[in-house]
Amino acid sequence: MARKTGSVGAETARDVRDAALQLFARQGYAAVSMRQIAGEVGVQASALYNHFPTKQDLLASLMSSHMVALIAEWEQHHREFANPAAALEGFVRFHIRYHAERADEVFISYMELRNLEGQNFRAVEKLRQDYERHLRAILEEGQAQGSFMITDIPVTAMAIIAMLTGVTTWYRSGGRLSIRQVEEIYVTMVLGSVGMHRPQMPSEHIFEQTS
Amino acid sequence: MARKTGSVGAETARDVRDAALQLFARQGYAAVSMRQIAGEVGVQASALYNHFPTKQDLLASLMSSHMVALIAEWEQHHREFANPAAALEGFVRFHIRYHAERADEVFISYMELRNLEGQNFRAVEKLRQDYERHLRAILEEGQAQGSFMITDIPVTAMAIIAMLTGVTTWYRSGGRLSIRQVEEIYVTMVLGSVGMHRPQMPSEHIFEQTS
DNA sequence: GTTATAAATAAACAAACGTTCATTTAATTA
DNA sequence: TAATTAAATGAACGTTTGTTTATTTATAAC
Repeated sequence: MARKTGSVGAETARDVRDAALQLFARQGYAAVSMRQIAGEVGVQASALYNHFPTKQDLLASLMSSHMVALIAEWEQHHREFANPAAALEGFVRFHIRYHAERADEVFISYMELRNLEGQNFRAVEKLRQDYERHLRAILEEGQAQGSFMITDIPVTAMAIIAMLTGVTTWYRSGGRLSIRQVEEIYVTMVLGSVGMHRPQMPSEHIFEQTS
Repeated sequence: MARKTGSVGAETARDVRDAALQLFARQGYAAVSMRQIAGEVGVQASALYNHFPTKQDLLASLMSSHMVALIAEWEQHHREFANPAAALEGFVRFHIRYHAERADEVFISYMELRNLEGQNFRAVEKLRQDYERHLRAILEEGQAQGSFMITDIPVTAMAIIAMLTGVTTWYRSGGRLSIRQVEEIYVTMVLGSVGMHRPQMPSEHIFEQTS
């Protein structure tokens, strides 16, 4: 056997990325073999090298294209907000929703940074900082306007992102809470953590919302 | 060559644990070989099997003894507090300080859960839930007394722990902030996130404290 | 319709993996 | 001091690893 009928390079490449994404997320980069990925795609391991030069490049490609997409998506949203509190609320909702929809990408970008070598590491690390900078900008503006009370902006930004990203470790769609309810909980907590108190809804109200 | 002069089993076992801890934390369980651990200890790979039956057991031992120690340490502290707000503040300070002192253990217990098999996984997972339950108890009491305003206690507990544990990813002793300053920032944020506002110190005050 | 290119296979590579085994030597016990 | 046990070595085990190479076949281009 050789080339399969109906095989298109771009499609196989996509299948490889999808399979690698799932496997890396579930087992970790180092624990997944090229043969395992190939098996998932329905192809021999050597065929992967028509699409990605090395396993390392495959990981780097997954991580950086996730970060690029995340940032691009936020940059589309982030001009809509009237004031820093609304912007922070928007950021929280965006982050939670986006991350819940792409749990695998997020998990990998969080866990596998240390498996990136040299140049690949620096590129992805820079993207992470770019994303964090967007949150810092909101915090700075709210602080300057007097609506937030923040002790240390860089630390606060990291703390908020850690808190929000943690959602991916336990949230499962179809579970006890809808994404909407989760957003609501975190918006209240995050605004409170920067010293802004919104009128708290009674919990029955929240729990009756549709997702 | 064979047995080395002056070699004591308990000491080698400790060295193996220490070396494995560092390596697992830096590179991840799956990416570390038994030969690498042995090399760090100054011994052949086969000698490791005098102390741990398998690589998997070595990981499980590291993780569960960390969790046991963490819980035991908290249980020593947790009766001292006059009210839920003080208890929550105490929890935040304890968690940050303990985790900053044992960044490697914490990192492993967070990242390598998925590499634990069957029984080992269940045992460590139970310990994690035990720890979380301690925080939930504080939140429940504060909620019952009316001093906290929490929408969902289980989610809030997970959010707080994610936020606090995130400190290990960036805190380095000797950096811009002392542990004391970090504690202060997080206490303010966490209390705010459960609807309690403490009088905010001006930041110069905080930053003059000695570590 | 022929030629060039793209996408796959199958086999092989050396290296590294976790683990076992027989053996040797140091420390401990009788 | 002799016998036993504990702690190490070094070689070997069968697998598995990421990757390369030569080859085959389908698709695309001229």
